[in-house]
Amino acid sequence: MPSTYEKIYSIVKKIPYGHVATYGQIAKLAGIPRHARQVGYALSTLNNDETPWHRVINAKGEISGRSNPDFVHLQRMLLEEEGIIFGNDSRIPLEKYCWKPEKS
DNA sequence: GGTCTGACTAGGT
DNA sequence: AACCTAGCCAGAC
Repeated sequence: MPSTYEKIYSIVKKIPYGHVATYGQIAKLAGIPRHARQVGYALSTLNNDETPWHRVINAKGEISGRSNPDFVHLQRMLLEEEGIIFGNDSRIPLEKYCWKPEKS
């Protein structure tokens, strides 16, 4: 059976182009609503290029720092590439871009 | 096998 | 409205 991380990756890969999802939402979709932190941590250990980790943001609609400002900047760039517009506070309007998963 | 860590969240101050 | 605290749980050492 897949580990928690496997589930997380699976959900993240399902995020459609031009949309974003919060850690909590992904955790919930993965069947682990209390594991928002694990979601982020899972992505941190992520070493593959197939998982759109840049489409994952925190509940505030902002990019979660980590310890590397360069990564944050990169993520913002990638999201803008997908057509997502950031607010003046480097924030994303979740109401507009939040991924709405269709029932599976 | 106990302890520490961590890309979070919600609630209180 | 911004900052602080506690709760949460699966990996890594």
